Amino acid sequence: MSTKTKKSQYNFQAIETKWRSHWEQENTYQTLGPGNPGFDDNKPKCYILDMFPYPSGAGLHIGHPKGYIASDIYSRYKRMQGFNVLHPMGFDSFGLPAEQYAIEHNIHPATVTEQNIDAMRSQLQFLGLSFDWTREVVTSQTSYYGWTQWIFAQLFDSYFDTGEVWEDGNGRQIKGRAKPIADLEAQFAAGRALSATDRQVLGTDTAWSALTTAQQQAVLNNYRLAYQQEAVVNWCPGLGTVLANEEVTNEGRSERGDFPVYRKPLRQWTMRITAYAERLLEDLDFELEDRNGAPFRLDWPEPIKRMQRNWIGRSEGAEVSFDVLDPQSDAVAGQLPVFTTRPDTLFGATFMAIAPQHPLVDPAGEAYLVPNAWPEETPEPWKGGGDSIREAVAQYVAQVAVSTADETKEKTGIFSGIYARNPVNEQKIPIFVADYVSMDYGAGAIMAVPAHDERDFAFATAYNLDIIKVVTGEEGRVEGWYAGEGTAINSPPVLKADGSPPRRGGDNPYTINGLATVEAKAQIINALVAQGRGQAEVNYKLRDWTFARQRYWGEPFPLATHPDGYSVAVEPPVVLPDLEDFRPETSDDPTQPVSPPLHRAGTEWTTVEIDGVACQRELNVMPQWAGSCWYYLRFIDPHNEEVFCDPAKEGYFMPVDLYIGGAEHAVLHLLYARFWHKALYDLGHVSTPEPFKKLFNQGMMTADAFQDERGVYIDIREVEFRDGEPVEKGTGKVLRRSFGKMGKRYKNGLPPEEVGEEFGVDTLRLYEMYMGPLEASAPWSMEGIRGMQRFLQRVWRNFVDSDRR
RNA sequence: GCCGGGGUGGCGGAAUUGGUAGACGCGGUGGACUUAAAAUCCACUGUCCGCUUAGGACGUGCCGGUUCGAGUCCGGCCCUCGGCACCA
Repeated sequence: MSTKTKKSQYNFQAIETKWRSHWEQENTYQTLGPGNPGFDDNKPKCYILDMFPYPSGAGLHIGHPKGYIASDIYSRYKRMQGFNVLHPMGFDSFGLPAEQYAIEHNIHPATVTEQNIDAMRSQLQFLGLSFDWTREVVTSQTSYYGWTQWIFAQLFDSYFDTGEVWEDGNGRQIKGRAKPIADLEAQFAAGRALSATDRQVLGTDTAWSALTTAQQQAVLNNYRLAYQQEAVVNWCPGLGTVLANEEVTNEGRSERGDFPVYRKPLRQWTMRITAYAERLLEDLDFELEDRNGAPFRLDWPEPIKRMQRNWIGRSEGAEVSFDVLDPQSDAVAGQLPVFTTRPDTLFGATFMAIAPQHPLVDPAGEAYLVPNAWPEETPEPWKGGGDSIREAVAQYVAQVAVSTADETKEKTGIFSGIYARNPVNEQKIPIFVADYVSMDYGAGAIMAVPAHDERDFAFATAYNLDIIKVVTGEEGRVEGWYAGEGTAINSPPVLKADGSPPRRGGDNPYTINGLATVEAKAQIINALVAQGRGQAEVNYKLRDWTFARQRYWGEPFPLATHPDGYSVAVEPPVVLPDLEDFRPETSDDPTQPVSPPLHRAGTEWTTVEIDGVACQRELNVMPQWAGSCWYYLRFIDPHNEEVFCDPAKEGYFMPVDLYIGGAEHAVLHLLYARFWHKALYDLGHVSTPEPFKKLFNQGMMTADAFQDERGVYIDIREVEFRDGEPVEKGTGKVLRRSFGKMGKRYKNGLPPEEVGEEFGVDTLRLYEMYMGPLEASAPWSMEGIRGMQRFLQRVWRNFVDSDRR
């Protein structure tokens, strides 16, 4: 090749190498903020953030940078428009992915993480992305996670004052607020009465001052935003840890690793995210303001907002209290509260169903009411085949508990031998234990209205229970039940079945006949309130967030247990001890005891002296989401050793103007981060009620994948085409082609360097943007990229090279 | 089952408010340059009818509607991708 031809070639390698090193040496993309010398306060700011990656051993493939390229283009555009652009990058390095990789390759997670971060950083720099690398944060570094622990400590030291209605700095009224737990403690000391739950926890009703510290702490635990709770958790012995609901798949398996997950009661650190359910829901749509009073509304893709709304799952209805009758005497033995969204169908309630874990059928509990023998008139099918009723019920409960989380289509149940009385018509109705009722939603019990609910209908049909129609719909019934709105009838029945007048005549206070569903609901709730049998209630599907993991590679809790059994705060940072044996204790056996690896750290670490008392450190670690809940704040002030983020800088840069990342974080990261942010907002540590103003989900990169006859994926670089048939290069074996997401496990991704070196990074970047709309998924094509290369070559020849001649 | 996104050439995809459907790119065909190849450049490339030309018909998942005019608006369906799933 002659020198002349070479010169006229578009030499992307020379160009890209030159500018990469120039940008690096000059720190071209370093961003200044308040307090930095040379900072220009007159420039408007723009905070452009990417969801930071976790450093996996496989490194990045060409699908990953799609969002980074887009945010880079936007950042450069805003800089040219005169904005002070904050565009940082870091690594989410604690958590299961890094630890699983370390286990598989038998290297310490700290070593693996460091190696992987270095490799990924070079990959990102190779792509010419204009990140300010001086602001890099790594969530597994003590200088970072010390502040994660500090935020945890804020949550531990706070409670949610549900009743408080307050105005934020911009005059917006907000209901409920996180406040220092010391305030609550002071109220108790000043004579605030303990709640019923508090007294139940204590088992005593003495004055606050007369309680021991341990008793006081037991009460306060029930108010803290980070608290300990005995709850049924998702126990995954295959990973040796418990998981959040969000980390368990529909099939009842772990999102990571695909191990079976079992339900297990365990005392766990938990985040009171449910306290924020209403605000997390409202602020998806409200017009908000930043510190300067500039209005903003969350500009998020509607499907993501909808997913968050569904996840929070607000539903309005009523709590109704049914009398529970003593099986021997028929006297009122207690109350069975239920939650219903359709109080207007109370007259159609012909039986009740309670969760298998319900106290009424727990032999160890005080509320246990299952009689010694089946009531005389009990139909055979209700008995579930058992002889002794107590045995049969216990057996049923045990059997349901063993079955995994996945759904069985058939609804099953067993008669508890107990009856309840419907408050609106005084009717005696049977209480069933049923597997379609879950303990952790509503009251763990339902009133069943078979005529107007699909599940109740199926159950009533199977067990031959009464079906009474109390709503007429304009639409026809669907297979015997109708769940839509309509007009109330038979509420109460005008005439009894035999034509005689109804039992209670027309003076029934619950009468709603002829009313449309909406009015009927309101009317009957009023009546329930007047009779002291219930009230309007709102329920949420959202559960509190199980926050502890029995793993090694995570943030240790800044907590220890006092010899008297209560938790005390430990000053952060609590450094993760260097354990040689970091492996979790995994097993196939769901009954294996839970045992966090940090118990091997030795007493010099596990014991800590606080106020002269030797306390035991908390041995669990935080879940992988902890670090990503606030990294966007640390980017603003990454090297500050005094505070987690300087308020002046925070006020200048927040909120994040554009947040780009995948839709897979719609309900996990994005909900957790909003929750932490709101708690920090209440406590005065951040200036905006929401962290991310505009959210954009880039579509995923798809590609062909190839499997041999055993189903093993073959790396796409080992595949060639013969007569249009995909075959493995070495063996010539014919392969099966499938199409889907690009990923490590499908071996259908290419490292960006490989493509960049062959075609040029600018060509790669241009092609990724050219493939179609950013939000849509697009298939990678090795042919398509050539068009972009030709384009850049033409640009070079026509505009640059021609100048030289 | 419920909620949401999406169906346009051989392929990726364009078409701002209802106004020439298929921009741009890939692939394909033919040609130029070259000893040859690569690279590059030029032309053509929705389908069908028409020998060629001239021209014509059809065409945005399916059926119907509104309109002078529909990929775009309305009603009903089909397929596909994603989320949720006994939530009372």
